[in-house]
Amino acid sequence: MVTLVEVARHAGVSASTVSYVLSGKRPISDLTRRRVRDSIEQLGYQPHAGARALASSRSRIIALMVPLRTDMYVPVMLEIAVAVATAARAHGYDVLLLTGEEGPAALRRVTGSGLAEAVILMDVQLDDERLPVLRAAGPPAVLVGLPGDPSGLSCVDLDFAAAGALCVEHLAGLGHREIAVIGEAPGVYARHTGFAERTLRGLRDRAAELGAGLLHRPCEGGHDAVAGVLARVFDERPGVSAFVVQNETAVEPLLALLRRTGRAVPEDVSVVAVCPEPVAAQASVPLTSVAIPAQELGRRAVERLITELSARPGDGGPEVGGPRAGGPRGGRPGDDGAGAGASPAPGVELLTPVLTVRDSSGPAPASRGGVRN
Amino acid sequence: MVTLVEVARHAGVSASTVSYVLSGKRPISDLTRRRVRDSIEQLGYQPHAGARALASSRSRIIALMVPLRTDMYVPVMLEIAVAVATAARAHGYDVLLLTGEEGPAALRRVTGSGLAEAVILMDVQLDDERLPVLRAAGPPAVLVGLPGDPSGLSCVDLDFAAAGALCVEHLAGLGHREIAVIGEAPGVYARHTGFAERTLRGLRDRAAELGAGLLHRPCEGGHDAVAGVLARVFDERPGVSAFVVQNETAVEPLLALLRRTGRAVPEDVSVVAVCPEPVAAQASVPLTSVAIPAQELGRRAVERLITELSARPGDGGPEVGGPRAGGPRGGRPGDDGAGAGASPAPGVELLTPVLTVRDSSGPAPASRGGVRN
DNA sequence: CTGAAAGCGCTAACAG
DNA sequence: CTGTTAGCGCTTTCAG
Repeated sequence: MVTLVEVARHAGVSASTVSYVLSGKRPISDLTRRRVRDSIEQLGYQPHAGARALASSRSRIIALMVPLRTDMYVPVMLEIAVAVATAARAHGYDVLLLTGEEGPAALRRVTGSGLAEAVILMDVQLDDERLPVLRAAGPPAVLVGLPGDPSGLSCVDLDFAAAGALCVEHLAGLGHREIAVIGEAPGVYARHTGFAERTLRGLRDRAAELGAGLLHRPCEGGHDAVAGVLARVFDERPGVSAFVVQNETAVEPLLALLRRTGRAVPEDVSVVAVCPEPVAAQASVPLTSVAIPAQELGRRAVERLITELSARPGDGGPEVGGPRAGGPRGGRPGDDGAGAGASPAPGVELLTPVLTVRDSSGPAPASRGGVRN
Repeated sequence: MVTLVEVARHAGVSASTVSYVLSGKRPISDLTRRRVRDSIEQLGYQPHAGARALASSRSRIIALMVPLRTDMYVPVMLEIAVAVATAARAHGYDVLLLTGEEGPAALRRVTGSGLAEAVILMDVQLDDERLPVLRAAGPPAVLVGLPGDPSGLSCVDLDFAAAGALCVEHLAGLGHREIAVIGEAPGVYARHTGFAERTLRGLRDRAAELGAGLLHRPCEGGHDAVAGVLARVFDERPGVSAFVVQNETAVEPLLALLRRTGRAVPEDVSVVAVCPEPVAAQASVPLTSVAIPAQELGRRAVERLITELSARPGDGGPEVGGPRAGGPRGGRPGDDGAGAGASPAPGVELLTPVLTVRDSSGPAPASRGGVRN
């Protein structure tokens, strides 16, 4: 293996000069720089990551914790993960993949050992057991998602409450008075997954404001489950003329079942989805939808982290973690990306949802009851 | 940060003793071990990853390269990635997430810098540009997938050729004589993705052997694309009574379209899928399918790698990579998991496909032509 | 069974 | 602008 000393020898300079050429942390004459670069090139030198981490106490690695569970939003998760990896690389960082399995212990392990400098958490629960580790002078961290109490934490997420509100507004604007919500699997709500509950709140609040009826039903994926839920919905509220779906695996079954029961979309019933663009666009009826901007979320999470990391003081010395309590790190005020209502908390960045109208939503049918069950 | 020396002091032993208690590389008296363990516990000691990597030249990190592209098999990819991470942890390794974006350079970077000891590659092309890096005394590597020339490489994959054959056998056994294949997106074949081509070969060969007609059509995902393909298929071969689908995003559209055009599944047409179990089981008609064992693939890839890694000699010294050319590393003969035909090459492990009969396949209709188009 | 000591390859003061 | 030097924290001979 080629070492920095060998490069130095080859270039006829000292080791530190090579190091400084690499880091750019002090001025180097053009001639020297050129010579060093040539030697690096010729010898095929690659700095040893471990040695670097040891000497600088910066590993240039971000840990990304993805849910082990795979009962929802799989494509979104992968897309976020890939976006995180890509964005991190653009800043010279690598990404360590952690599964939710090990829980808080994994966070302690990778940060405590200096393996990772910072962490990004996906699939955050309202009351997430990993958060205490991050709050108490923990490592720089960004959550993709919003916990119940985001104080002292950096979070990035879609404003799901606003997304829910947007769906209701759109449908109410088209004259729909009875709306049914096909939600995530019951387990998702049981776990108090933030985005699901916030969407629901947005839906309910706006429905109440606009005087529309709202019926929410969690729903397992798959055709049979959707069939059951759908039957019960129409049984309970025959007047339902619009659906909001937040469950990728329910989208096609829902459309198939509506079709099969003689309900035309959007003539008889309207459907609005909260899902990634491709799912909405490729559905058997192109769906009016609020997009889940997976790439954007991943990218922003990384960018926040990088900001925090480079904002850290000279560092290098032991006993880091001084002025950290109280406010979230790196919260740039005024950049909270808006959202519904006032900025929820410092350090929280909620992306404003966008509703795209496609073919699945239209005016509420003037008359009711002419549809067979 | 607590260091090994502090632990040693606290326990009243030397630094090397602490190290040996941790590594178990030499006998330690029970009393000493207990004392050291207590100190570690009390001080909350965590060995520094970088220092370890530097001193031992083993990072305990495996790099996993996932495709950047997201035009196929997304859930499978995530499932494999998670399985890899889980299995790696079980062996004391962490996983570094690389995207295909950087290509061969990323492999050189992470292995050349000692960041990763070994690599796992997903989404391998028949003629993959990353392979040369791995062959020439490169790092230990395992491919999930099968390239055109696997010589000198360790590979794990489903035996897609056998999977294709299995589908045809099942359908032919039910009396179907004209089979249509709804394949992956055209781009997948254009890139010469191994699994797609091997499946196709398996389908064609067995169809030829059994005297069945086979029509293959690549297909973009989504409802409209499937509709187009389907129309052309029936136009070209009105006698088609069975479909093999290898494209997750085409499954539901296909079922929806068959239904809409008055073709009952499985009474009028049979459908067999090559896809993950959940997709098959949750489809609007539970699908007879050949499973893609994502977790198993991830797990096996890691296990192979671990075997190779621990089989390495004393190591630690510079200039590794001696006896490597010729045979793939760690190929345990007789453990190639069988497959269709003779073992394809040493170092290649093809998992035997399993076909599960569900509700979507049945006897070929006795008469043809009674179906409207 | 245990210690002492020499690095692993790099960074970052400290000196010019 | 460049060189010298002292570690970073751990592993692993070499000596007992």
